[in-house]
Amino acid sequence: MPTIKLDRIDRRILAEIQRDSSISNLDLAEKVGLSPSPCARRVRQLQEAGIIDRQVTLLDQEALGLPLTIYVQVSLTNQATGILENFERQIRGFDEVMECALITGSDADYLLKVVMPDMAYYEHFLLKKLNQIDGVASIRTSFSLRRVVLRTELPLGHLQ
Amino acid sequence: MPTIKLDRIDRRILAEIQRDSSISNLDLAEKVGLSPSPCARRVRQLQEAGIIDRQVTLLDQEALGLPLTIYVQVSLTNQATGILENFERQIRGFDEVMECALITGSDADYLLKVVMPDMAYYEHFLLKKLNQIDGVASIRTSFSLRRVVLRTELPLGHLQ
DNA sequence: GGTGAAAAGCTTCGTGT
DNA sequence: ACACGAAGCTTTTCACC
Repeated sequence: MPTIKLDRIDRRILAEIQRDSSISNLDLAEKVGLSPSPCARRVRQLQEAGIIDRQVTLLDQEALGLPLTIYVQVSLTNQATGILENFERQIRGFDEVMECALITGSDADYLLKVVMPDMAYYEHFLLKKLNQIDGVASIRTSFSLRRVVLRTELPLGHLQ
Repeated sequence: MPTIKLDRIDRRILAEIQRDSSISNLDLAEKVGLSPSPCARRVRQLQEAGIIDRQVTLLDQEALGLPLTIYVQVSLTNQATGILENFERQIRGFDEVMECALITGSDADYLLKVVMPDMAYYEHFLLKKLNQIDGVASIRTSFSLRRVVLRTELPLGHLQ
């Protein structure tokens, strides 16, 4: 993955397409003060450099009938490689798990973020899915009462 | 926000554009087995119903020089409205905070996900930013050792 | 990096089933 | 509610300055 130098214009391009990927190259060029050709060239280079990953559509969690978000801290009985690998494979197969990270600095091994339609599903998820995985020792759940921030835009200030 | 009924085709449309929003209406129509006109109409209706939120570009965290992800549990001295409101306003102003939720079921009040370039920034963030907020009583940090799952696609299985 | 032209592709109608 | 087809527009992509 080649590291390319990002100047002020690159950062403005990234800021804009992070916020709205439906913008046309024509409009993007105008916004960043460039003509369309070099603007398109920069975007292509940012893709080739691996800085631009992909374009997605974000749906509305509540409108889709998924009002509940929980954060789950999972501890395993031990950190044997097989236990970890199996746990992670199972987790990857649960599409309600939006995020999962192996963490340190806590007594838990993994932190998960999970979305769900209702409390009945919550019980099902914990008992029939999470707890069925081999090596799961303890589960601690925190319910999200209110989402204060949820961003997909990475900060760019550190590049200046 | 009107609730509309989602049939099989709507779900296939949502699944596809969640994965890749750069697809044209022509290709999308073919994928879901529709001609372009009704496909475009459905997408428009999904937008008007508030189910489709927006289109964004996802950047690569590591390529951008932000290899560190931490999860922070913050406890406040009390839950007075002013303390909460001020905390949330400050947090919203930190663009390295990717996620923040008011939570229950834990001894902490808030859970944050924060990305950063290095350990020096970590110290800066904790001491000069988080700890400066009025009413912050304690901070517990967990470092992400490995990202196992990170999705923006919401599950659709519960709609069937 | 800017400009302009050409070509390709897409979306949006109207019409018919 | 969907399919088809044509019209009109936007966008991308060159070659050249």
